[in-house]
Amino acid sequence: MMLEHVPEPGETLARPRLFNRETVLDRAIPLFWRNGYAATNMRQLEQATGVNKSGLYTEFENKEDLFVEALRRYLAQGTALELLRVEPGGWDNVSAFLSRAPKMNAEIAGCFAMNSSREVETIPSRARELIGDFATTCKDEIARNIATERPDGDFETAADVVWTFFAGLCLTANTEGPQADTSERIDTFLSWLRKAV
Amino acid sequence: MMLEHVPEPGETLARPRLFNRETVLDRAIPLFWRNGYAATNMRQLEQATGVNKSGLYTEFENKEDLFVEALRRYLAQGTALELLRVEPGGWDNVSAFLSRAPKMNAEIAGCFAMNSSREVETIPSRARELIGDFATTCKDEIARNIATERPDGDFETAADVVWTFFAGLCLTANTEGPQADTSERIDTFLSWLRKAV
DNA sequence: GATTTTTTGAACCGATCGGTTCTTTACTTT
DNA sequence: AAAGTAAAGAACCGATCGGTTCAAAAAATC
Repeated sequence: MMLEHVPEPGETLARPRLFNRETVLDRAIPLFWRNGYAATNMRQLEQATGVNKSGLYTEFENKEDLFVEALRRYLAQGTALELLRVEPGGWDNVSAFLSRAPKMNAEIAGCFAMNSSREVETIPSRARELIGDFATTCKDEIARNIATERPDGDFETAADVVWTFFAGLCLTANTEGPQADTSERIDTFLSWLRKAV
Repeated sequence: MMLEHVPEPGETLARPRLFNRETVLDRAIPLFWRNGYAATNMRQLEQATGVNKSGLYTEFENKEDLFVEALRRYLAQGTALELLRVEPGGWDNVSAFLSRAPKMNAEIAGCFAMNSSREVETIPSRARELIGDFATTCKDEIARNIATERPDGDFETAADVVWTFFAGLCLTANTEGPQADTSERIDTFLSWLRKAV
């Protein structure tokens, strides 16, 4: 059962909440992103969000729900997909996707969803579905952008390769840190892509 | 303090161990590999290894030590590096590395070390070092193999790209399962590599 | 300002966590 | 067979896990 939390003025009958659902999620995201689902506990979530457990549990069913909602919000911002949907599509979109999608957050490199995909065995099934849908949509968009440039090439397979490379950028970001320079790697990969397909 | 566990015949003074350090590690590896460090508990380790906690704790300091030793043994088998060190080096080695390294285990695709790199914030620092050394050595070997084919190319950057692609194969393996067909992706990537660098 | 309603923070809960201790069992030596 | 030694299994440990309950506090309505 999910609370609606739209504090319409005049509708509140008593003490209003001090916190806001969206900012709670925005503060939970980096925590789950960095530590993963299993290694994040409620004490850390209380601390990071500034909201007491009783507050968190009135807004979210449980830790699983909080995780899924954080992931959902992260994906709903959809910066990665936005980059791929700029018109007209083409190499520039693929380039922007690889270069900027893993650098959207100033503090953490990579991608929350890709990181979470490592934890398939542990995360809630709802999260698995969100990640699966995200992957499918991204791959489709990548294929579309490649097809724009090379309608006769094997853009489906090329999209698979690009997606795999993106996954690699996200995974290696975990050990390389947020300020690592990946531009040379990405530019080289893109030059191969342009030349080959 | 690490037990040596070499049950030399005639040296044992009393009841010998029923288990063997190496097989314990071999059975712990798939567990940590699939679930990660944080999401694996001692009960699961007892069950998977067939060794009671008291046995595990005489052989290993703690859960961290067991994890590090499992990772160390996994890396010591060194199948990935073996593939890259076949003489004479060249494309075939890079191809074998990408195709076969993530498929060494029949049940689990990807790479235990790469999976663990997602958990940088949680795993023991000793494990972090092992993973870092593994990455460095692999990248060096990849570069060497590319340099064998293209001594004048930018084989360092090319090796970075290959390594990132490998990381992507390992990460996507988590959601795709062990029987997924990655050959088309890999062949395409390799054709780009050969053509470009 | 009294009443009502809801949030809040802390105390509390059983279960499980990693880890230890202790009794029982079994092997080797004499 | 008796004695000595070490492993095995289970009971046990405090701490922490995710999650709940409850009393105090605070805001809105009257």
